[in-house]
Amino acid sequence: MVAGVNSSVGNVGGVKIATWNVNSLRARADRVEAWLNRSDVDVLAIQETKCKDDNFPWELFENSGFEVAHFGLSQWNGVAIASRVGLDDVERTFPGQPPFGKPGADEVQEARAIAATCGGVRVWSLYVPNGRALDDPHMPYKINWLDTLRGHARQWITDDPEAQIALMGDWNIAPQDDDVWDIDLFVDGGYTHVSPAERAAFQAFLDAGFADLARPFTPGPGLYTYWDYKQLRFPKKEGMRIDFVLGSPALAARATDAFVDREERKGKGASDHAPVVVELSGP
DNA sequence: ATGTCCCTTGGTAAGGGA
Repeated sequence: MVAGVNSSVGNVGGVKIATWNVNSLRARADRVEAWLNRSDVDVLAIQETKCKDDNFPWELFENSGFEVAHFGLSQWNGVAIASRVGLDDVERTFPGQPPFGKPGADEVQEARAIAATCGGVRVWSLYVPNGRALDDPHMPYKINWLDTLRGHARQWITDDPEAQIALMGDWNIAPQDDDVWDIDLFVDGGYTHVSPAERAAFQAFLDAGFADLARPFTPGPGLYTYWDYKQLRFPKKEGMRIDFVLGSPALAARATDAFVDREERKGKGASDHAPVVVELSGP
């Protein structure tokens, strides 16, 4: 599906890209529209739309001058890409994307990955499986899902070292100890997001040649992208850095600035995630 | 400072997911 394009706006010579887990696009519609209209982003990768196409708020994007592509199969998950610099070659799921399955039940494909070419950048909006618990069947699903994606990602830049690729979304992994507010609590408590297997799955993307485009401009400690609704995590500054923009080598060379829009986590009706914005110079 | 919040359903409270 495609909405209107506003070619009179844009970041001259460069592109501003962002990722944001909105935790229901319908519940967040007013905030998302307001943010699109004030953030000056050219491309927004959205996770957790929590809807199907038939109740997706297409008008929101049209009103804001964005084209949008959506992949939603149920009330869970759901990913989208909005762009005002073109939206071509839309792809839903990556090749061989593992479905979730457990013994005795049918396998289920989930709406966790969508891609489009926007302003010359191959953009992926990714909602990595949560994992739920270290001993839950969703944990090997999470690792396998990431391993499969990473295999493709490495091949893409092997085949074309100049490829402009952004893998962005909610990775549901805190790669470094400073990416959570209390690493001892997480490790001693056997929490997900910080286990060696999860961190290895994330590190494999870096080893393959992708780079975290935001971290150099958003140093920790205490720099987070997500704060649980429960237990006053946001006002207590107890968050997690789990949303990332990973860039291919050619894209990483263009990153000039980045920030986490922490203001968007404030106030009534906020998502539990904040947008992560990366500015790219012209190619 | 939201001491959760969002989704759905033969619903109007309860279960599931994060």
